[in-house]
Amino acid sequence: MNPTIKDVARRANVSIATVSRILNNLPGYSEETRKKVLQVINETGYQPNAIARGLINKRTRTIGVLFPTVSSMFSSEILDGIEQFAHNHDYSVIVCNTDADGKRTLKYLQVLGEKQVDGIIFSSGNLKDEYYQTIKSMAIPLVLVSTISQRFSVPYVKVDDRLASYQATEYLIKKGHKQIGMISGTKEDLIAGVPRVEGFLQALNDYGIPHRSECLVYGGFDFNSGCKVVKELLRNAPDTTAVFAASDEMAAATISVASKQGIRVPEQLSVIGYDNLKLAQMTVPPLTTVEQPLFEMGRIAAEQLLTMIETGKDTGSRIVPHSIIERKTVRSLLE
Amino acid sequence: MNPTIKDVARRANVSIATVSRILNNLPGYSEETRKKVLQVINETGYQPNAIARGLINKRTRTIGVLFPTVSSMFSSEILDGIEQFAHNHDYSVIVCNTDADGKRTLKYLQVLGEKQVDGIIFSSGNLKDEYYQTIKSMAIPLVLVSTISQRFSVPYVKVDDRLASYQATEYLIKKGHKQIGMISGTKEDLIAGVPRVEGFLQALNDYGIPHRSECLVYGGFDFNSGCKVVKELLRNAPDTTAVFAASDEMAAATISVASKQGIRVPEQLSVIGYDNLKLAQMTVPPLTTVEQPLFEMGRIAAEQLLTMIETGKDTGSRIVPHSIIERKTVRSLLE
DNA sequence: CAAAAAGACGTAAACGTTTACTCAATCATT
DNA sequence: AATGATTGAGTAAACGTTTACGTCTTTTTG
Repeated sequence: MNPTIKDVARRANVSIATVSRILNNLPGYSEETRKKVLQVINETGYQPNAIARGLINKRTRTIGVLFPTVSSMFSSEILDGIEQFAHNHDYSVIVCNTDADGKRTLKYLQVLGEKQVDGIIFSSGNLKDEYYQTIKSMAIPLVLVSTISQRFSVPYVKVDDRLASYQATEYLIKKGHKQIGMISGTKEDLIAGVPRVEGFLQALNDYGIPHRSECLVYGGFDFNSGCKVVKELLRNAPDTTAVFAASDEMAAATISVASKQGIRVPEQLSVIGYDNLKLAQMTVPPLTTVEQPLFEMGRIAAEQLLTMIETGKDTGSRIVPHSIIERKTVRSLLE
Repeated sequence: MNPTIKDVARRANVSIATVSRILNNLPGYSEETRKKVLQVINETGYQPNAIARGLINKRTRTIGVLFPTVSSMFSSEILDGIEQFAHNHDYSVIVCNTDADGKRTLKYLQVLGEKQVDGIIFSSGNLKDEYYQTIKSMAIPLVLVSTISQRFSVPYVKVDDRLASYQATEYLIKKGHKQIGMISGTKEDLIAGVPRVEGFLQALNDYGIPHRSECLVYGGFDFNSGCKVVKELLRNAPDTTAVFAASDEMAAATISVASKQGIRVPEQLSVIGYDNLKLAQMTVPPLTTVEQPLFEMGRIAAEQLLTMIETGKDTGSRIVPHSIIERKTVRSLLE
């Protein structure tokens, strides 16, 4: 058995209270006994038991993070940011892969509650009422990343999707494109789906470009669904000169499908993506895309959460800056 | 404050022992009181406190997982497998991003120890002596995934790298290639580096193909380092007709660099990767590669770990099957 | 019908900490 | 020299469970 504070106390001829004080460097002991105790700790390899600590402090220095799919490049970059910030502040993170499944999510929330996590980060999914209610009933601080809640006031950190999407479309327009298609994520996605479509439509409208319904197709956000959907677009609107994809995976799918159909990117078809995953550098040609600072978003979300935990104050939401990363998949049609 | 077992007991007019028995469905109460207690639990929304439980049971139902970089596609797929298995068996997983930094790793191990995790999975890195010793001193079950220990007997789950590499090279040879280059991971990597190089060399040797040192270059396993290193290869051995990359990212880098240099894949240059990440489907053309069943490896590692935790028995190591996924980046040179 | 066994609980200790309270000894202050 | 502060400790309760043990009641058994 690993030694406990009692063993240390006994071997150092002091009370456990004194050992505890030394461990937490509170006042109340002489330098001499401090030396002695530290020495015993070294000899025995004593490690405090965080579980016992947690029980009495009602703090576990552990947070929970929920993702629809941990293994996506998207999620894992956010996770990286969260984990790094958390670790630098002596917090651990429990990951939860919800599979966007309500039952599973609820189960996770219950477990996180039972394990007394100090806070929860909910990422890139729809925060359903029941999720919110159970988190609220457990009185655990919550921050959203890459999503928002329409019905509840929950701090979030994300990009302005509508604006980013507007600017991506505008970018295409300013390069002289007029036949612009969009392959969107899921139609029902009120957070990452709808606003991006709105931004797209708004830009077309503002620049007086008529919108044809066959130029807007809906899929998921992943590569395979991107393939399916871009084929549809190319079939129904073969005169498209540029496509705006709602994710880098879908953009990669566009490049892939185009290549298979003998369409050259960017000579015959321009492509702009969304996210700026590492993938965006790896495509041939490298992908022009809207950057979301995913790692940074994770960092900030963790930062927000920790200050909520430690001060009890909600520091509000954060819209983080996006930008367009110009690489090689968009061709200018001007002059 | 959330209700505790005491509150439930009081409101149900029973002792906390009875409530506990009902919660853990042990015998020792009538159906009637059971109903009553369950009802009170429902009314109050009582949740058992896993921390208090952990303190007395000396089990936290939490495991720790260490990765050099969580955000790589490689790690995140393994993590996915681990997490899924763990969750299905009511375990939580704490992720740790070591950055392949010794100090950080040691810190993580200490934290995991203090938090009393029931087991640790160490992934794709070098299990240094000091790591092993600290884990051992804490008496926590340990499983390695995608790595092994040369000095200690620690169960692992991985692919046979040497063989897989041999077969990848053989595959190229059987397609008629004779000028085969390899871009390897880090030279010092005794686990994922050296064996793959050995397999490569062995295959060349067995098929009587002379090896020239400029056909073997070393980098990291990532895309950027792949770019650097493949340029070197192409410069020093311009007659190369096929390259074997030690990772899919490096293979993607090869495709990318080749394209930039006007070299067509697979017409002028064949490439085979290693890992079969999702990335492998996304390249143009889609990448032929050696599959490692990463998700499955994670699953199995978690399974091993849980049985070690629950039975105390070491179930030994697992070599999981690899295979070659034929896509479009290797051309046959035979008539 | 008495004795034994089973059933239905309650009591209290234990898990490993933190911390409020206590107390004696030393020190500074008037 | 008496008083009050300060220092350096120890004692014990508390955190929320589980569980060994005890007790009382009811049922079974020979």
